Amino acid sequence: MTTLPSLNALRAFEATARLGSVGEAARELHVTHGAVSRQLRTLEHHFGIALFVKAGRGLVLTAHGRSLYPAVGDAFSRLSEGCAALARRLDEAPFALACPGSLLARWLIPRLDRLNAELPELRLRVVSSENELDPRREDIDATLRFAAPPWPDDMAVIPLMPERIVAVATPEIWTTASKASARATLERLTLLDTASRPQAWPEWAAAMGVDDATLSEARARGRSFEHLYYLLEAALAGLGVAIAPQLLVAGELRQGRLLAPWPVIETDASLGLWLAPGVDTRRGERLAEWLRRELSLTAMENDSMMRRERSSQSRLSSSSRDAAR
Amino acid sequence: MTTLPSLNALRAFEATARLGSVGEAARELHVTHGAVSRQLRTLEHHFGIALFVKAGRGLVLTAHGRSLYPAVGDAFSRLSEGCAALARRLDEAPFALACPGSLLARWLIPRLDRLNAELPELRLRVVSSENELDPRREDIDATLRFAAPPWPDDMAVIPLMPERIVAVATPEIWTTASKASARATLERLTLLDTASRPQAWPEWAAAMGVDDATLSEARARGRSFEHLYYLLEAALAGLGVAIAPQLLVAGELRQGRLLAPWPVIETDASLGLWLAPGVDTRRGERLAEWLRRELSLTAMENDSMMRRERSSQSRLSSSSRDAAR
DNA sequence: GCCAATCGGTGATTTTTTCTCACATGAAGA
DNA sequence: TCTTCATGTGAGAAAAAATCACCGATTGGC
Repeated sequence: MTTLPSLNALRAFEATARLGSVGEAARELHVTHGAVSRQLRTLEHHFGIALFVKAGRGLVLTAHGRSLYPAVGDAFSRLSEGCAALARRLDEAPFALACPGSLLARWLIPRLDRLNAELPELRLRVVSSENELDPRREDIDATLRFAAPPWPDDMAVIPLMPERIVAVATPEIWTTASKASARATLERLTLLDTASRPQAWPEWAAAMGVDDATLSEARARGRSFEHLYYLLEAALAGLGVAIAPQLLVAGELRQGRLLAPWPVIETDASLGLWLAPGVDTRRGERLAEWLRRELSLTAMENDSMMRRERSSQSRLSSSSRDAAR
Repeated sequence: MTTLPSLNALRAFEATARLGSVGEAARELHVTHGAVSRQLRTLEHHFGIALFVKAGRGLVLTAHGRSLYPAVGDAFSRLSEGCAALARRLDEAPFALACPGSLLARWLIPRLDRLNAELPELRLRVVSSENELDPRREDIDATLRFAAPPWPDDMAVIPLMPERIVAVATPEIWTTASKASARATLERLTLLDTASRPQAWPEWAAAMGVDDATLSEARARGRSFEHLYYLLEAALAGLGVAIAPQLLVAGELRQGRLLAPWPVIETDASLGLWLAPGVDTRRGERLAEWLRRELSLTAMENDSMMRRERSSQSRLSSSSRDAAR
């Protein structure tokens, strides 16, 4: 089998033959006419013959050039057609995003219309999942999940924001509880969490400077729930203090059904977008970019809300102190 | 229209997909496996997806890779088929060589069988021509001709050897002529040449140190002939001294029908192979190489023959001097 | 008929791409 | 387990391609 000439030279030949001009071909290929001219020279040298001859200002194909063109033109049109078809398929395929149910319901669903409006070409399809769902599943392009590093290196993980957790309970609990210190609070209250994040309270305690013994004792009196949904119901029912991602309790805090007297704690986990291996990176990155923007908007809202919350709460507690006095 | 990925990356993809292995593809493309691996990476990055996934020791196409392969494989097979077909046509086409009649008859024809045997793939077809024939004619691939620079630059001229001219005449003329000096000879003899090379005698005279006046006077007494054939007939008939390319009178000198007492003169012309524009350069070069080799063989034969000639001639002249004494 | 504009070719140089080498990693088979 | 086989990758070398600036040729407008 005879060795193929330089593919770029063939492309220059194809474009020049099709457009009838070196300059036009150069424009199409986004190079200077000199570059195309050189490529043609290379190709002519490869075959040892002339493919074009000068004709006035322009060029015309020689007999040999004419005999070469059909195959080359055809080959390149197939090539570009095949590549374009793949690109189209990639673009038109729906993008399947798996998302934990609680995050879906409390944060993503309210923003889905906007997301679809702003990234229509993504054709987003959202699938509810729990954290245990395998992010490598064939039919899932990406998974939104909270997790601490290290992340598996066969998946591209795009970190979106650090996980922020917050301790929440009904206003009634806080008024009956001493708020002198976190440690004192722990000693009196019932701690609630979700089974999927047993590290939440320990991380909170570590950040707040509460010793392990106090924590263990408090948790022994507490309860774990299967899902965030049950956890929140328990907290709303006044059963104790729940630890949960800020993002997922922001609604209750805003409505005043729950209060958060202590600062939000950053854990070493991150909310990340986990792209399945072999998935279109760019679409994932577009989605990640949107999510990050939206999350930072949410964070700003939450921050200002928490500030209001805390100031009104301090007014409340000072007035209750006044009343007690 | 979406921009085409790197063509070399597509070729690497095609070869890897077809052969099922990066290593095999690298071998086929005459590069290292690292190079192929990088090209694949480039292509995957272009589309933003994985085209292959690791499977045990090797690779297998992903669904997207499988969907891309047919078009790309097809395009490359068309490309290589088209190029191979052109190469085949170039190789199988007969090569038309135009050659002046005298050179053809006296030098090339005796060597044609050998030439065809040694370069069978050339499929040589020899056409008789005179120097006036247009070497740019469509049906002529190359022309063999004597000419002095400058050569036209739209044709590739491959010089084969400098033109060597020699003054020849019958032995009888030389014995009756004074050989004391070239000048003295010119004053007594009739100078013969061909109409196509009026510069031959002046160049000879210049090389031999003969003054223009003597030359002009001698040529006024001489004659020009249309073709070398007539010129030689005239010389053989003892009409005078002919000036001709050494190559074309070698036969007569060898047979002793003509003698050349003076050295062979190199002119500034060359015997060259003139390739028509747009003609397969490599075939022309193969032919030129063969011609050069053959010409240098001929030149060696002629040299040794001329040496024998001159030594026998000097013996003759010394014996004639003896006789005259 | 001349001038300006257009078009392609080319030498020298820079920029970009590609390749290689050497080593790393992971799977398979003895 | 150890060896072999196959691919991935970082750094640097090598090769290819592109650019820039200029040239000569051609042509069409004035």
